[in-house]
Amino acid sequence: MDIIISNSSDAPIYEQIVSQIKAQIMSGALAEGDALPSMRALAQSLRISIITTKRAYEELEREGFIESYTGKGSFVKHQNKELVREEYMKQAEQLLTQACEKAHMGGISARELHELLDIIYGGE
Amino acid sequence: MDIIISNSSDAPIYEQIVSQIKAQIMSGALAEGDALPSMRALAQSLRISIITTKRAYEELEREGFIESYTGKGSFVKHQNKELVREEYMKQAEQLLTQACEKAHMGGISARELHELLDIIYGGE
DNA sequence: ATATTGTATATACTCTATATACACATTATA
DNA sequence: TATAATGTGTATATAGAGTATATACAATAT
Repeated sequence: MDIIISNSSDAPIYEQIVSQIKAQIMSGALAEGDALPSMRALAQSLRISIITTKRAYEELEREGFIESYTGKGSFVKHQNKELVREEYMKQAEQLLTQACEKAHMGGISARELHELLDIIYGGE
Repeated sequence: MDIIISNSSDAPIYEQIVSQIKAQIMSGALAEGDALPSMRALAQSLRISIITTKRAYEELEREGFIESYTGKGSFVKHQNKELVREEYMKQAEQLLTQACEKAHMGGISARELHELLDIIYGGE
């Protein structure tokens, strides 16, 4: 279970956990039925409170990615990956929209944006 | 002075004011030496607290865009527009990077992103 | 029984936004 | 010219939402 908490990120800890677990489910690193680390174990390894890991798992449960059972643990549910892909698509679209707004305000052309995009998309 | 506060936006009110005034300075709608609306007048027209407009003006002052004088008002300072343009460029780049991350996670191709970008950039 | 799991309650800190009262500058007017 | 009235920015104290926490509780497995 590779999860990295960045203090420099503006995203709250519980959200960083949520998005990274989602990404691992999407990539197949976590499959249906797999057990997640216990809230305590994850909290300990990340050196954060159990309550924060619980909050992350609650969010994942609310969104239908996992299920938790008292005394047993938390497990990955069956995923409709096409739905998740569309969610990412929406998020990418929103970010692109914001980028375009800034570009307009700064007088940056569509061509410049396309060039930037190629550099960034390829360079990862 | 056209400023629009969106409740659906996740950005705080004072930041919405800051970015819109910045944009108006960049576009030339506000020129060096121009008087901004008084904190009270702006607060009244936006139906928000004076303290919030004050906070926005403080931020603009801190970033060197305006100057405020007790009893007189707030005024636009001289701007180095090239510097501001570069700031927008940086922000656009950051947003593009985030968009590319989401695209990768969702298996969205560079071609799809380029198409999206054209639609969004043109369609504003 | 004991250990491991998830859960619930009460608390603290930061950020956003506010009401209210204060201090300074300009303008109207006596 | 004095001075009251108005308009300007400023400072203090307060409230609410969001994030993160320590600690104690409840259910399950061994």
